[in-house]
Amino acid sequence: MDFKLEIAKKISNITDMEEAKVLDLMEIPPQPNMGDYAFPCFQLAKVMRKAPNMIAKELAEKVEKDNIVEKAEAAGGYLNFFVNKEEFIKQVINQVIEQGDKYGTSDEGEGKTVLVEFSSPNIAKPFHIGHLVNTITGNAIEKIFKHLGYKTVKLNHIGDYGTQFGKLISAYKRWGDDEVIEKDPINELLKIYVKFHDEAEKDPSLENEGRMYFKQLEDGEPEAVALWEKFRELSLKEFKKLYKDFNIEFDSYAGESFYSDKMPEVIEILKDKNLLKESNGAQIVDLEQFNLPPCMIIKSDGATIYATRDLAAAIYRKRTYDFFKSLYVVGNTQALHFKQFFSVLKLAGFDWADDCVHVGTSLVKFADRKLASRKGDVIYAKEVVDEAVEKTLEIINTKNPNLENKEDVAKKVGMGAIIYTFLKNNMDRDIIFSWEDMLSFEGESGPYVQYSYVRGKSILKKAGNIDENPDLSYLKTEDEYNLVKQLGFFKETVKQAADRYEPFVINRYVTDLAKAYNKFYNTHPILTAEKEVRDARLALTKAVTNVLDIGLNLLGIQTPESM
RNA sequence: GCGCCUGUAGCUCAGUUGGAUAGAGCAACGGACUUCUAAUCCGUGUGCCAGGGGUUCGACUCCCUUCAGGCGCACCA
Repeated sequence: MDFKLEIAKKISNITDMEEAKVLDLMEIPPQPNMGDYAFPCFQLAKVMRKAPNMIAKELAEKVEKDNIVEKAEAAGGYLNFFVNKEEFIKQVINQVIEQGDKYGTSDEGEGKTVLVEFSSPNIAKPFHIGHLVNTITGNAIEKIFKHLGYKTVKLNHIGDYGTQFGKLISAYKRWGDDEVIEKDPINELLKIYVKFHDEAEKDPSLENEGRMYFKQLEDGEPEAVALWEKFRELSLKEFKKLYKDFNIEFDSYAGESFYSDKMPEVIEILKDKNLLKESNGAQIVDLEQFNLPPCMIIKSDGATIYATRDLAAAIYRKRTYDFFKSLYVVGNTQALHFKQFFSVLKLAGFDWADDCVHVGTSLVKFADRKLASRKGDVIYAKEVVDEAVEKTLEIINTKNPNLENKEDVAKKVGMGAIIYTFLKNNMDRDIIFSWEDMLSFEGESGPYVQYSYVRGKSILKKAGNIDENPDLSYLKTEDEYNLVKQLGFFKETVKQAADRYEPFVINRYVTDLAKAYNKFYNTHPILTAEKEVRDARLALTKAVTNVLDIGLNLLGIQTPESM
């Protein structure tokens, strides 16, 4: 039973306002002593032609009292509701425990598919911190939608196409050393690629050679294709190591090259609709009616460009998956490109263009460029992971040296710290990278929430068998009630995170829940309390650890059993 | 020049989509471990919500404008 909904019904019954509208207006009072739910009467004032505080008073009298609403009280223009706490506590905890890891799920996504494109690194280029932020964000968004019942598909749109690969083939044929490449593929490939650029400055004919190999690649020359496949495989192997660390698996690695043969159709469609226009030798789609710069489709040299590939990919995906929504988790800096490309889809008559959403992720910046990296001037994902895990191991060795599976725990906690930091704030804001923030394991942090979970788990373990049907009326303190209230918010939190495409909403929620539990934990004994109280508190603890576990997992943060 | 984003406590950021006295963490200081894991908890302060107009019962929130910072503006992705 949903208390908020029940109260909305009651209000709707005694006013002319629809239930949905009431629900929308309802809020939580700023102070707990003011009540559990509040209904502002200001909007009714216009219709009823009465002062809001008068209306609140009248409604307070009329509201039906029962085992849900204990008291309704007017406070200025607000009508405040006090629910039957005992009943509320019972409902919430039982629901959490019964539903287990399904708690907070919904059927809103039933039968609907949501595509999530994220990560999308480039072949033979290092995976840097920007990719990491993007990967972590996309992963969380996918999990959130999945929890709401959507079928989700994780797409890794690998950057594996373009003249750069012709250059790489050329570089490889000149300076490639398989033995060295096997050891550290991405860095070595990057090295020879950079060398190619340096040499090309001295000898411009190299550029032609690069273009030639790309042409061979496009024409399907076996040798060029074989090399390209080799680079792709080596790179993917590296990327997958990192994905494994973060427990991420993609459903598709179809990259740019996959769509290379699907572009002629796009061009046909645009031609048919009379959308292509010649401009300075290039073919563009004019977007003036959207107040946007034109979108380039074919370059003046006849080659296609990324917008063309994105169009081909979108059409292919609609056909293949018949998506309800197609999310592009890509950096904020590319906002314009997505506006343009979605607009072209719309002009081409694809009404599902509105179901395509660019979820713009934060730009990572450095307060002091020199301190950006411990080694160089960019930060690689691996570097961040290694630092975080190492720092965690140090802490474990001082705080809990006898811990089992130290390495495993250090990994979960270190990664947790990274994920938490990247999903801490809304994505319109840039992330100012600092090692201090990243490696701070106190206060609002991943380890803080994991620690709260571990403490709860530890108690449950010590308790052994717990009463399946405890008398929850023994949960009488304010700390306990606040904790239960927090548990009750979970469902709308997940919904909100999905509606806003913002994982940080979940992040704040688990933090608040952990805070409430820590407060409770520090002031009230559990195992040593008298039997009835102990049983009730164990049930509460079980519910809290369950929701912390779900919430953290939605973010991609794993939960150790001890730390 | 145009477009988008940001501006809230010393720092990093929330602020339930227009509601009640604007909140957290960090940093500083003080307190709580022979007691369920102190990676914890409790206590002590701070605000021209960038500035100026407007909209209305009511604005950190919406509109206009100024200032400051960031990102982006076709042959890279």
